[in-house]
Amino acid sequence: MSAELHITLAGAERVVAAGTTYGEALEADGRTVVAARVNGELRDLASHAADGDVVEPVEISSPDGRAILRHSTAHVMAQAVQELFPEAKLGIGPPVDNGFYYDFDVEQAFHPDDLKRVEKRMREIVKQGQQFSRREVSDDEARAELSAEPYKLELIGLKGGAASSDDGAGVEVGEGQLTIYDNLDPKSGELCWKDLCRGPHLPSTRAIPAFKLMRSGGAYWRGSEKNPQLQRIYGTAWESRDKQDEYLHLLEEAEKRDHRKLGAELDLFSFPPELGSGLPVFHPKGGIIRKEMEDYMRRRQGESGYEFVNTPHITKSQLFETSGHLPWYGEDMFPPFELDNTEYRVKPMNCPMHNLIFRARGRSYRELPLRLCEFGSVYRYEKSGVVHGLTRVRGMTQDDSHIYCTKEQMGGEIKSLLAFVLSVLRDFGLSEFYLELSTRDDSDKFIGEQADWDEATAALRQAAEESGLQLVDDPGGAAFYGPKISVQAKDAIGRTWQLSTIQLDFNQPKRFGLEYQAADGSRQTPVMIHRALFGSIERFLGVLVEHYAGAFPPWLSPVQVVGIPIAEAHTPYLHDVAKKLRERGIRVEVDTADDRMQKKIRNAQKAKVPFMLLAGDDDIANGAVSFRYRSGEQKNGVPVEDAIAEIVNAVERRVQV
RNA sequence: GCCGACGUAGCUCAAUCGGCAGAGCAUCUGUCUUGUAAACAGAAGGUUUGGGGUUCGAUUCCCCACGUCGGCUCCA
Repeated sequence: MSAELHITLAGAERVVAAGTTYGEALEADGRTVVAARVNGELRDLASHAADGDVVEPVEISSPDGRAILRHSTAHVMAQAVQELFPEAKLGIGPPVDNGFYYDFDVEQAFHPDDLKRVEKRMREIVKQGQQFSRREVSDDEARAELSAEPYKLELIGLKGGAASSDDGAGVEVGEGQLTIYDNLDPKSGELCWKDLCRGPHLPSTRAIPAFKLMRSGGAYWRGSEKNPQLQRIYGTAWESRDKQDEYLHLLEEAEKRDHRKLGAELDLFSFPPELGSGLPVFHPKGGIIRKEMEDYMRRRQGESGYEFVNTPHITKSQLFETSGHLPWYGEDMFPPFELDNTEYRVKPMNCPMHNLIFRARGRSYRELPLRLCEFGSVYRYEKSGVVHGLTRVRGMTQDDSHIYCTKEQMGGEIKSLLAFVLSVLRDFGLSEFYLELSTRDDSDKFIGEQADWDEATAALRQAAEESGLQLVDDPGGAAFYGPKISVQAKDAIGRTWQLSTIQLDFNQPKRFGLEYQAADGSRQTPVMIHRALFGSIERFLGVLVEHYAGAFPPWLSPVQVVGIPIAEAHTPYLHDVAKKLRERGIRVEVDTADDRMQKKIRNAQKAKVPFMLLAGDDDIANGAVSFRYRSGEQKNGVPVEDAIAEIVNAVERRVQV
């Protein structure tokens, strides 16, 4: 070994003595710079540099730095858990978005109080400043050292083979050399704990600036329900207390926007237990929002060449045999029932019925593209553990459309469909999108000709690329019968929701024997495109509630205007103003309750009504009203006609106020 | 479906060790009404989610069902 090493540091050539660590070379403090990126690979600061290394610092606040921080915090948690619950066997503990988790096999699931104890012990470990020390081991050494950890032994057996980043196992064992990280007491050097791990890690537990345990729950070993269930603890960790508080604040903000909570508070919908899980009812105020959404959609679809159809809620089961859904999704459908010696089903989707409409008579190429649409009620037997507010229900209304076109029309049709859905979503106040292209992989769940898939995937990709939006690939994410584009929208606090999907289907046209007569007299099979705009109206309504935190733009607000008299004597005047507003199609109420004016303002404010119109002696004398907006701002003495114009204008332009 | 926590008035939440089930808001009734987030008083409201068990006695302990919440798996 030569006494000098030539390395590249931050783009500049440097000569350092042999035995220099990356930490020394980078002059890292171990707090802000917590690791090194060496020739593209992340390494511990304590690792020794080699000749020719290209070394860059990894800051704790960078994405890689945060991942290292979180992974190290996961180790601290696992150590604390094993100290408090010595029988706990280790699963895996990778960093994830905004935090980390670690899975444990324990007799008894963790109780929320247990988490407090674990967190307390973790703080002690962090304070103690244990050092993370890397050590290479052979497979056999690792097996010997970890003989009490059956799951780790399983991972060693999987090393480099089946271990994939999908189930997080890659964090523990990499491709080549196995490594164990020892946690050492900084004073005595005594071994406190150790774990099989690829690393890298922070230099010391003291470099963990902020963390918090969040929740626990069951999780299948290596992500398969066929495997035993372990207990997972989730935590979060950040480069500073401020960043952590910011994150926790975001979670609080999300909680305030929870559509289940706001739906009850604003009297929009409920889930009566008498009906059963996942079956919502819409109250009058929620009904108005739905109606506005549906009216708007009917208009837009009418303008865009869609034709409205209606189909029943139940059908002979045979229809879903024909469509091919039964073998794939039969378990997710409500069970069959028998009528007149025939088995019937409640429909989980509308497309087979639309196919029957297409097939009801001979079709000409001149009719294509044929765009059928319907607000179709469908019922799916969602498993009990997944039902969730309006976003995962058992009964819902799809704003569903099926487009039948020729192969030649497919590209143009997809492109215009994408433009259509984006334009609609923008009208609902969503403005940030990205697209996801879900394609087949080599799994055997996909059916159909590879050539069809290729052609359709290319058409989808082209339309997606032409939209100019960011496109994320999702290999293997397609439905069994065809690829799809889904539109992901960001809401007001940056969360993304999967909304519209545009999906190609080569399966059903064949299974239903759909055909049209081409110009040359030949019979051809049409291409079928599924298009759901909102996913479901229920779900989209839920998304809108969260996006707007219940404060809908005026056009969607259940009550657009509340008239508030300063005193009882001013009520008739406001009734008169309300009548004029009603004539312009505005949803207006006058609060004639026995409350004080201040209380009425409070009530309207809590109901998130966009416009409050107050009237007292001064206003009446001037033929005016006074606005109070949701912001608390006011505008006094506005002539009634101007006030009406302002409100009508805001509704018509679909703006937020 | 699986793992766990939880379920008290319409809502938010109390009720000591197993010993008379309570408050605020909302509701109803009455009194009172003048300028931008809560007038005052009274009344009513409960098979403590449902069923079973233990006990002299169950909101409280045990079992089952239903529902909600969190997590996993799934999501045409």
